[in-house]
Amino acid sequence: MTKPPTRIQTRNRAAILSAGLDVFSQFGFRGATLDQIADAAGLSKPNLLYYFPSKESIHTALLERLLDTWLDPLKALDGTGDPVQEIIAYAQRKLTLSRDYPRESRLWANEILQGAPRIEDTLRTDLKTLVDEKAAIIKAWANDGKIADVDPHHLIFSIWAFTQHYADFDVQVRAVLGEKAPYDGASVFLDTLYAKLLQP
Amino acid sequence: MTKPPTRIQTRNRAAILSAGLDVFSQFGFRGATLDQIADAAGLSKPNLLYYFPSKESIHTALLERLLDTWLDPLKALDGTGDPVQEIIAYAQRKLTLSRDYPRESRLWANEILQGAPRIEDTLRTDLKTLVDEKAAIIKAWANDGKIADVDPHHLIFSIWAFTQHYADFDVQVRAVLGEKAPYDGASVFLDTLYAKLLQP
DNA sequence: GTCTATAAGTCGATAGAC
DNA sequence: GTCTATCGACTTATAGAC
Repeated sequence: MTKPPTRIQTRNRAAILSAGLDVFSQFGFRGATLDQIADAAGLSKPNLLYYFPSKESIHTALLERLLDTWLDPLKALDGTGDPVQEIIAYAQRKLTLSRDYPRESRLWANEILQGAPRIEDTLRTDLKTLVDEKAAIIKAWANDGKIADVDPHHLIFSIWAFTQHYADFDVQVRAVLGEKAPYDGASVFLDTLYAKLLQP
Repeated sequence: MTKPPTRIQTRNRAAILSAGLDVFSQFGFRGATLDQIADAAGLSKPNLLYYFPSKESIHTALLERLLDTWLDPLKALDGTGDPVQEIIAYAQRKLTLSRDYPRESRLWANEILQGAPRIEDTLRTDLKTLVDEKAAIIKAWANDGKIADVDPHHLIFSIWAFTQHYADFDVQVRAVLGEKAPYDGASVFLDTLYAKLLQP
């Protein structure tokens, strides 16, 4: 029988994961240190290693938790809905995710940039399957003349690229925009971009 | 008087910069080690430090060299040319850059992801100035009715995001596409995307 | 707190090019 | 023979883990 976690365990595990997200998303796996994470979590390093047996295990826990969050917006793309609206709504969901979970976006970006050593298999299986499935839906819409005929894979890449840019390149976006807030303008632009692109 | 570099110096400095690009672009500044770089350059660590006084100095040299390469395509955007063609040509130049210099793109991405500690000032000055200047040109085109009226800053962001995605997220792109080559499809998609968006 | 590995950077000595 | 280039061994600090 596994014992239910105590309140202290629940709190500390959550603190470690949040601290790990802070540090891993900024420095990548190799650049992050347990000292930084322990510090950010308000725990001693030995205490941190009482909850997670290794640096790797914290990172893995974060990536696993992230995967669902990250794929959910695409899973929700509905083949029976209005084509243009469905795609734009997906892109807007993704932009909201970037705004509300920028650390998660950067964790993902770091992992991919470094060659995705820990999730390459998942990319080739789960992610590819999901994307191919949704790409088929988009292709069918194009064939029915409901949207313009564009390559569905590159359409999806463009949505990922554009929306995640605002989280991953946040510093650069803000440096260029100055005082102007990024996300309102991005949302309007995104609407226009895909409405015009997809118009049959 | 500074002496001209010997052939050995030229060769070794080039080897170190190339090796540094390999390692920094994959692991980020903190994740990279001098041993890795020395190994990749075919030199001993002391010998490497004979040419560059520190890890930091290699990284700085790479970023400085990169900056021009990175901004040149935007500088070439010509206010007297045909508006739609100019913008699409800029995007295509940027895509070519991603294809031919993926390590440079990832070095940049790593630096920004980590909060751009070494280039934040450059972003706020040189980059912002350049972008604002080109954004003004694009805005003027829109006011003259030569292109559709879209936010020029977000237009530029979208070009950066989409084109750099193929270098920075290379592993993910290839995992999803399988055997299909990325860049041909990306180039076609990009043409369609901006032609439709900018059509007045 | 301790242990062990690995990191960045130094030093002194020497091999090799011109 | 002198200056350039190289390297093994070392120091100090910091890393992950117990």
